[in-house]
Amino acid sequence: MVKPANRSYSRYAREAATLLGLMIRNARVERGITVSEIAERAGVSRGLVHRIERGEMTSSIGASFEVAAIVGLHLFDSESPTLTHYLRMEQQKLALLPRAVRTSTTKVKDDF
Amino acid sequence: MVKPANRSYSRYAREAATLLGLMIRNARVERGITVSEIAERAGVSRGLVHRIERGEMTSSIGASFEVAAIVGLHLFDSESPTLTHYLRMEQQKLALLPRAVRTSTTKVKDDF
DNA sequence: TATTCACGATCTATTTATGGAACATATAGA
DNA sequence: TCTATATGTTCCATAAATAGATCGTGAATA
Repeated sequence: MVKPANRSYSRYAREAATLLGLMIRNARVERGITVSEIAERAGVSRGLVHRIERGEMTSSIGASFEVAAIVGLHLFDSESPTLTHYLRMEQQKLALLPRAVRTSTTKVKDDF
Repeated sequence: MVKPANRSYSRYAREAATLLGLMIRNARVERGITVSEIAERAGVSRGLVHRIERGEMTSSIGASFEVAAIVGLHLFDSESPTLTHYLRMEQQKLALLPRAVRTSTTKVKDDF
């Protein structure tokens, strides 16, 4: 039996979703695009676009980022040299590290 | 009857999810935290954390942002003065605008 | 080598998100 | 006012995400 969930989220996570939704809505309104048009282009329902703009935690990353792209919001864009560079760096860093960093694992405590 | 989905995503959306996952994984490894520990703290399963780090499009915004917060990743943080300011600005801008901007709606074409 | 631990992947039952329809409200213009 | 359009909301069937278990692999240490 699967636990009935009833999730709770940190303030950060909620704020991040709220802000992403606001940015999307703002970009959409500024461009004069309707929710329906966004939904059609993204291949999702009007209700889902609405929930994404409200910053609800249940919408999928895929739908949210797709909608963000359609309204012209480029948070992690490949057009951004900084982020593209960062992406390469991230991949390299992970490639260099062993899959599990055993030594540090036991040392780290709840210091964040 | 609901359409069987079979979604496709834009390159931007896929890259954004991939980068977010990489950033999460990198932050986690740097801090020497295990996937299991992240999962426990976020209240999600180990498999879901794994999928989030892989940048799969199906994971929820809530779970992804929660995991990001736990590994210390602050993309849209309230600690970030810029983003906090932006958040306020977004809310004000939307408050000023009417719910639907009829005039511009009909003018805008697929010019982006 | 044997052991331990973390990661990665797959499968199934169940929870959950989503689509689609319906209805209400608001805005702008005829 | 009447009409048309956009947004916001609710409900329900179902498609999809998730939890949990299981198994395998690799890496580090004894």
